[in-house]
Amino acid sequence: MRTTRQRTLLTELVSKQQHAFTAEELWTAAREAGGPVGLATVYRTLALLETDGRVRRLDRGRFIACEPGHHHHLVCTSCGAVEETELCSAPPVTEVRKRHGFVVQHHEADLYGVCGKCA
Amino acid sequence: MRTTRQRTLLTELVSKQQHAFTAEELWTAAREAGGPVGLATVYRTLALLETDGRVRRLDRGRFIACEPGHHHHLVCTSCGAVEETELCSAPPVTEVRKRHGFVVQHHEADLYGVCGKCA
DNA sequence: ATGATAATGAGACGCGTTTTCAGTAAGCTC
DNA sequence: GAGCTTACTGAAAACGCGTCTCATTATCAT
Repeated sequence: MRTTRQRTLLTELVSKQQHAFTAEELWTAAREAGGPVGLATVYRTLALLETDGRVRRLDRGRFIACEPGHHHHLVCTSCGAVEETELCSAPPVTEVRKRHGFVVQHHEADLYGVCGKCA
Repeated sequence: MRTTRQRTLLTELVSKQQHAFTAEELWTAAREAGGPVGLATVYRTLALLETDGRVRRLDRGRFIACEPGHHHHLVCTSCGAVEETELCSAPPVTEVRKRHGFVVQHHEADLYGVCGKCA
């Protein structure tokens, strides 16, 4: 795993994203900010960051940046902004096991609503 | 909104799905079970069911069937089975508003782990 | 039964993503 | 620092999922 100009640049840009973004938007931002980058490299880097848990892939070709560690997302249905919160919203593991015989390993949750700016 | 053979068939098949499925899998199942159906119709019907909340679209072209009403999903990482649970413990709306200035309208949560059969 | 029109199906199309492959550059070794 | 190995990159081609088009079919109100 080598450290390249492109990876450094893309990783930095991703960590600054406050909204969901597309690969092409990241591509444009990268070329404006730090010189030539290929679109294929953008996709390859996003795939790497996804396996690291730094990026999550939503539907319709959109991505969101994630801090490592447990958290959930507050998605504004008005402006599309995505915030993170450590407030956790999952049923207790013991309760799920008792009721369903299912052993929860991890979970994902997204809260949808209206953010402070839009309210 | 007309009742057609295709819609009836696809809606029935979807309601029986216990796992995540792709549009093409549903297409195959439909042709095996009830005569010719076009792939375009499968996509159109899935879109209808999605707006009704009977289907949710995951990433990578996969879909899951949903019962109407509030619930979450238990996704088995071993066999791919999807169960529903009414267990829910979202952070209180007031807490999220206090902490983030964000007004939660609804939320989605998926719990990943190992189901009873696979354990 | 008849007519208006919603729905369908086959294939064309669009576009986001992955793959290919030759050229480039990171970083180890000496 | 020079040389070497090979991971990485970029441009273009290929791919594939999902949507759209449009002629045909079928539903349902009258």
